[in-house]
Amino acid sequence: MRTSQFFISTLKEAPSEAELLSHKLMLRAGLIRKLGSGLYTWMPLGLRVLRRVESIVRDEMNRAGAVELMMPAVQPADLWQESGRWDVFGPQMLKIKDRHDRDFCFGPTHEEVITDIARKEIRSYRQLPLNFYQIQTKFRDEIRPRFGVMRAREFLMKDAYSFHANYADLEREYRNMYDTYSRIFTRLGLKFRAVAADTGAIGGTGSHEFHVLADSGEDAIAFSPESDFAANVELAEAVAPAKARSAASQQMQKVPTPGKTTCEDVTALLKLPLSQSVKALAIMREDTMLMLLIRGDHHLNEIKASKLPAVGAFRFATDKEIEARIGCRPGYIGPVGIPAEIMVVADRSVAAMSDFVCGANEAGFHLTGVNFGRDLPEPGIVADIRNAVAGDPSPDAKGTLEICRGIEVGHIFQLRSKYSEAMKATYLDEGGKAQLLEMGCYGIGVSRIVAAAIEQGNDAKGIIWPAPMAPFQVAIAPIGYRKNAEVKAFADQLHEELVNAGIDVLLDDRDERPGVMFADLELIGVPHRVTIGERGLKEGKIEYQARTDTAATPIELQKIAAHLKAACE
RNA sequence: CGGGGUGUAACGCAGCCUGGUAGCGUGCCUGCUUUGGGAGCAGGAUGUCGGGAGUUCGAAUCUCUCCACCCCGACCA
Repeated sequence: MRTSQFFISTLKEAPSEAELLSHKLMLRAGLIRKLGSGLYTWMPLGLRVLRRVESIVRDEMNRAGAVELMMPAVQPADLWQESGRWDVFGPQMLKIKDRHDRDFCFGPTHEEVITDIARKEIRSYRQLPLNFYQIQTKFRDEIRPRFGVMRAREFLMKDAYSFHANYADLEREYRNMYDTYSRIFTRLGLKFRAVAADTGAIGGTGSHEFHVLADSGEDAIAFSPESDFAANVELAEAVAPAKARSAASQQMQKVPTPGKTTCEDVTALLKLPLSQSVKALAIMREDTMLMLLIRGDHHLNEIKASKLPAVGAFRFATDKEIEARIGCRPGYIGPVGIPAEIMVVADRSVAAMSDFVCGANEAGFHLTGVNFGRDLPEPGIVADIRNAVAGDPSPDAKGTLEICRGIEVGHIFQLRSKYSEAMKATYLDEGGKAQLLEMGCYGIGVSRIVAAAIEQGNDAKGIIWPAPMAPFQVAIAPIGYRKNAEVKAFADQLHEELVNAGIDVLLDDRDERPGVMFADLELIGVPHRVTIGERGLKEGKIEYQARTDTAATPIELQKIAAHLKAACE
């Protein structure tokens, strides 16, 4: 490929809309252009990268025994009503109407469509197992699209759905997909980790997420370096403290803390460790107020809390509700002396505290030396309602947890019969009896992988692609292409030879100054570059420089093609 | 949705407070020179100042309104 026939559109400055490094680089390198919030055009250069990711995903899926098909992006509402998700999925689903005023949606996912295929096409256990997949555009009307294609509304996804006669077979395929995903991300050259996960809106039982590790990731992962335990912080169990509660050693005292409404401020004022304080969070379950207690240095995990039968779906109480029911404004509330009808839910770590600090339910005052059983009743419920933090014991009892950040690029689920039951998808077993299909589903964010790879590979000059993802493998930078016949001849010849060898090569025939070419080729991240100049040709040498090299290496003319072919192996 | 912010040329921005008819850098086009790390000189093109309404002799600037985009949103009890 020649730049004159291709389309390179780089920017010296990133548009101000971009915050995240990968987003800036994708815009600067001309990989993508924004059309609207969460909507992006994949420019020719970006599309080459996207296609490379896609082809590796496809290759490994095929190798794993899955079969490709393609389902419509637009789906009729009645399928979603049948599964019960038309209303559940909520505003994230883009709902549209056709000319007959019939309801449709732009598919955010395809469980309904594939289950409809399965119930119509699968009759006998002899047809099982099956794993269908597609690589297709999805639309999810995200609350807040951000970071370019990292969290776009329209994005490219590989989604696979497997069907089985029994759970054991589903487990086998789940493992197969787990291994396949590991192979895919390894082949893509990404640093990743598989973690136990919450099943979220898709539903089902077992679930793992695959995260590309990057500090900018939106997800926090808790893992134990001493074992293979890894879980999304949303899910990771925060185990109860090993030490039982100590006996009370202080009297409860009311202390003035004017203007100090946070645990940080209060403990700083009292010169106590933050972990000695308890924050009280007033929440509402419909019309009932509950109080959640979390240690001052911990964070509430809303998912865990809402999973408790006694809590359920909740919202935070408003300031007015708090004043009306507790008689004190937020900032100074606590569990001591509150009305008995307010149920107290304490985190396990709070339940193990003694002599703690909390709000006094009087503006400007907190209590110290507070103890359960003496100064207030034992909490109504003790449960795990906080996020795990670094230093917690690992739930598998092996080692201590550490926290890292990740970008979720894959997610696999055991759906079991959630959809086959709702949509009556059955097969006939050996005995001729109708049985529900066991299902699994497996997603990969193809477009997100591109952004995630850039988060992992970049420097001050631009993008550093893992070799399998690079838009071009080799770039030829001729100096004085249109002025010097020898330079042109050699560049053309090398270009042709590499093309014939099946190498994706970009010949920069723009006749730009060297600095411009180098800057562009480095920004877009071509892994291997050769520079052809009059100076080198006279000495019979060509300069080779890998994207990650700090200096060029002279290579003899006759050996350059072989050198490049070897480098691209 | 709530809170905050920004919309001026392709990109980055100034001008707005204090109203007088739009500018800088980069990029783009032409010519000449230049050619090993984002060239130099000369010339040139490009704006419904986000949209609408209002105030005014006069609005990028003041007022109202709508829109788009960006950031933050348990961490507060």
